[in-house]
Amino acid sequence: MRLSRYFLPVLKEDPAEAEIVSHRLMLRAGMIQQLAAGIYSWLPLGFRVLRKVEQIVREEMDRAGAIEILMPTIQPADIWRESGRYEVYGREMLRIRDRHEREMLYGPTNEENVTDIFRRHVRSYRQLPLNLYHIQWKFRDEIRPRFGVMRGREFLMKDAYSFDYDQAGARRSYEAMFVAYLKTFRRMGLTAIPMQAESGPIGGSMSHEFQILASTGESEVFYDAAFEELDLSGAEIDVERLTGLYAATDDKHDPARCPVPPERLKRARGIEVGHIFYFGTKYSEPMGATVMGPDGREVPVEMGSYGIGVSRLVGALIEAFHDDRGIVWPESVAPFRVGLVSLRPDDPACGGLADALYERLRAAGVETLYDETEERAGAKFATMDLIGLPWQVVVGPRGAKAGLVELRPRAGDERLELTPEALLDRLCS
RNA sequence: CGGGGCGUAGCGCAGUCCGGUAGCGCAUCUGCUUUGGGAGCAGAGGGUCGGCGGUUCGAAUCCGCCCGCCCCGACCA
Repeated sequence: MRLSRYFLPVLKEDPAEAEIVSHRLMLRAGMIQQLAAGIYSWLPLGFRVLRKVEQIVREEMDRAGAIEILMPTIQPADIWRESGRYEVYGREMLRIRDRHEREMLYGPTNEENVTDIFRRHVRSYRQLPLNLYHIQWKFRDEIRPRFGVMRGREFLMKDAYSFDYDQAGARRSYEAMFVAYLKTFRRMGLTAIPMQAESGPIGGSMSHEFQILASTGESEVFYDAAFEELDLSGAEIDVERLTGLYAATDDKHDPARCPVPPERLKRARGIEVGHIFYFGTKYSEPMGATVMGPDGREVPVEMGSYGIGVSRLVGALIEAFHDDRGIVWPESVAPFRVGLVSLRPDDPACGGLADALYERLRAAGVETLYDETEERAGAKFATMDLIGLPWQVVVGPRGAKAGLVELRPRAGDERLELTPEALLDRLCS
């Protein structure tokens, strides 16, 4: 992508309304634009990251055996009356009426919706286990939205729903999601700590929330150092052991009763990015989602639900990966992999070499943002640092004459002088 | 919802107390010079001062009502 043809409205100064670093940087890097309290448009750069995060989540869900669907944002109040949540949910739910005065709502979550799908189509235990998920916008009319996309009212969430014949099966489904979550966050370069959690309004008996570590995180967390050394590569992962490892937020952590020896107890700050629940028949029973068992008896299906805040993750990633100059994207979620800077597009040697490099990178399928604008060097560097692409390639008039270009990883202060061929070897591999 | 604050040009702000018809920096446009860490000079454009009503000869400024946004707290992916 040529920067001169792109839409990247970066800000030189900090916006007045942004308090935390991810919000400031997302606004400054031209990733988002606020439309109303807690409601944002995603601009090109932000949208690319959102899509990358979404895709990683999708791939790990698919790998774990979940099946993607897409449910609507608007739901009828009826199904929420069936589950009993219409009255319970409170003012966080945005209630609306259509032209026929029918009561509708903008979905804050989709348990009722998916349970309705299930009950219409699944009759037998032989069709289980089943795990359906979607990645869809939600609306929760938060009392106080804040921190940009970290706590928006409208947000993109992946929510998966498992259906099993019995509790043992439900436990396996839960554990599969548990592991998938660890892998998902790991792929984004994040350390995720699963914690025993209250189940809140979703309800249920078993629940973990996943906090990723960032120094600017909202809550203080304590956890067993073993979480940092997890090997998630193998086929066999000891879930029993993982769910048994100690982790707690500060309000639940009691030093006197902590089972982890002090030398292995880690303390950090965390941001909640995922939450998983096992809630049994809480929805299947009132809504009549039943299956026939091998014994010929009809039983309500055992369910769980599994959420990941996709849009929140974008903010959380920046909280975890930034420095005083801007964002430092991990490669897996970076909006572009390479930022190619032509310092003097008007200089024949420099401009020509940069153009040629851009074509080669493009041909090799390397996602490249090519800055061939007439800005001055300092401004170009500042923008590249701000938007945080993992690899900066600088082509200047002096180097171009000598047949050399510069490679700068965004993380760290390393600078390498390379021939164009050596550079392409490194970036295209 | 309780507490605090803000709304003036695309962005960041001054001007409001003490009424006299709007200003600074950045950005934008034109020209010249510059060109490896957010350039310099010269010129130009851009604002119903959040909205409505009131007071006044005159309101960004005083009064009333309304709207929006931010921050702290209780709640959450």
